[in-house]
Amino acid sequence: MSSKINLQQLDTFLSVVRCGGIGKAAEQLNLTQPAITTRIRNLEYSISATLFERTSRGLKLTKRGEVLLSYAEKFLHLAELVERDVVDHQAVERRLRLGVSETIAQSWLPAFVEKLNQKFPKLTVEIKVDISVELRNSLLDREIDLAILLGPISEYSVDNVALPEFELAWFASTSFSVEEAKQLKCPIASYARNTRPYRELKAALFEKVGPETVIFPSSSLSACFRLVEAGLCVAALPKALAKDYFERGSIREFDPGWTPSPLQFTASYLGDPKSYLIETAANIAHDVSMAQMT
Amino acid sequence: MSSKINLQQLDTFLSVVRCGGIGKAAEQLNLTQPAITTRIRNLEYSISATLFERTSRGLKLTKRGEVLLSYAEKFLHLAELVERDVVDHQAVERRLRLGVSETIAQSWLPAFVEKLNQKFPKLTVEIKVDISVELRNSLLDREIDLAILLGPISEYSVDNVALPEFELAWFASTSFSVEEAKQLKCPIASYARNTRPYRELKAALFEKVGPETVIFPSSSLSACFRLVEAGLCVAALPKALAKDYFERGSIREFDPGWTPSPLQFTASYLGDPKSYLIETAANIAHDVSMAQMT
DNA sequence: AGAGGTTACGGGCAGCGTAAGGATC
DNA sequence: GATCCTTACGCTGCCCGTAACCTCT
Repeated sequence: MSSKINLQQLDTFLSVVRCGGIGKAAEQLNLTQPAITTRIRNLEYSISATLFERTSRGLKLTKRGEVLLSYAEKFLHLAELVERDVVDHQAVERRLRLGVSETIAQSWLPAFVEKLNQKFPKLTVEIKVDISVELRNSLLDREIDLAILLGPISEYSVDNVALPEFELAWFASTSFSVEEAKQLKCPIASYARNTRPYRELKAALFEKVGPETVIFPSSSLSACFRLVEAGLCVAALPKALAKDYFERGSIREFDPGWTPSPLQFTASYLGDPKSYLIETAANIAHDVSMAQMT
Repeated sequence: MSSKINLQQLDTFLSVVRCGGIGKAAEQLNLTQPAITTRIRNLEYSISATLFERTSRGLKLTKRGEVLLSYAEKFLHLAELVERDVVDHQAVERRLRLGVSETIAQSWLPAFVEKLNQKFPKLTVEIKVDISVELRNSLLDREIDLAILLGPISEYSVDNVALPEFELAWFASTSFSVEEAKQLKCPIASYARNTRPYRELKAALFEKVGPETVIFPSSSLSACFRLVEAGLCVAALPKALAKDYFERGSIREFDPGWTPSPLQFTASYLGDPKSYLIETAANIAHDVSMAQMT
């Protein structure tokens, strides 16, 4: 009796094909190279045929390998459906490594996590707040499962769910007159360096105000608001985050004649391997943000 | 991370459902009851839900179990397709336990085994020759994989492939005159007791010749022909088997006005679990017999 | 008591990681 | 030598079988 194939072997096989090598697959699966070699060899043994031609630089699928590939995809798709329809998400403990931009952390992240915990009560959510470019790298390195950032990420491997835009507006301390503020002559607080809003703001200020404009980039948006409140800076920041400060009466909105374009966020995740949890989380992010932003 | 499901668990699950109990499934899979219990419990653990309600007499599927059942069937169907399209049958060693009636053993069995070995070079064929009723029991007890017998077997679990009929004819020693033979007054050699041809012959002789007819049932058809050759008996036997004896000139055909109806053989096998090998073997039996019987 | 399933526990083996070994550029 | 993959080998943990146990009729 020939030993039967199993899902782990097929999953491994798919990883090797998609990663284009055993070493890469081992990395992706958090295993060693020999472990992957063994799995593939066992799979080949159990079908009594080779799946790869071992060339000098890496592997190449055989015809049989191509055929098995299509079946392996069907198997894992089916496994994903079982995950969706049969597994009890109320009971199973899992982990979601979530990366979010500061803006999100300051607005609808709590509502998102609450909804997530409602749908997956045993889910552990690990949150990392960072600038979009770092989140992007973390996602591609598989250090996080889902990134909510200034997107989309235009890699073929990434799926992006568009989220509602954040409109920006100019804010200044109420100690300034509107006319004073409009000059944009005091320092401008802004998003951190290496972020899209920062670069766009810097370019626009250079063009519309002049090269001598001073920008204070900050990795913390609440710090920006504090700087504005204190009358040290003015800033173009998301309207959605200004509510508390308005209520305190410490800042006001003003219009110097232009504002940076709205912030387009996406919930982005790797398409392979397909995960119902991550996909659902991205959709929940969409639903929650839509509800919160109206 | 919840441990993943695997194909073995799903296969076991299917067996339990189809056998209607853990004990029966254990028997079918040649394992012990606790092993099956463990597999099912692990499967339940990995989906974090129960699949069966444990009642006093046996198990009953839960709603989740019903859903998983349909997926499990899809999984194993897919596995069967892989078996068909990916596994190298030229290389894999397998075993086919074949049960055949004497008539088949004497006619196209060699051609069948040759063709089988041509298509599956590494296949071990175990041959058991017995009367149809015993082959039927062996098949249902899973002691053989494929039975070629007087069919069909009308159990819901059995698939039957119809094979060409064996026409019967009356034979007598050339030492008898045709007129002598037609009386059917000497003993009649026939198939073994408990076979369909025996019962039919006995009933027909009772009606057409009388209750005093003597029948010599034999489990060996070649023994029947020898008895006929020796002038001790006449017999209604398959035309297809008479060729050698004709050529020797030791027997002749005669027609007492009626002959038993032709022998209808089938290649029969259990539908569960689906097996490409067995299914293909049955079809090869069909092809070979069609070719040989023309 | 017997027919069903479950729990307890020891042993064998599959499969992992570490480390060393090719092969090819 | 660098980059891949494979081989060798010890070890851990999974899963099976034996045996005892439970629970209903």
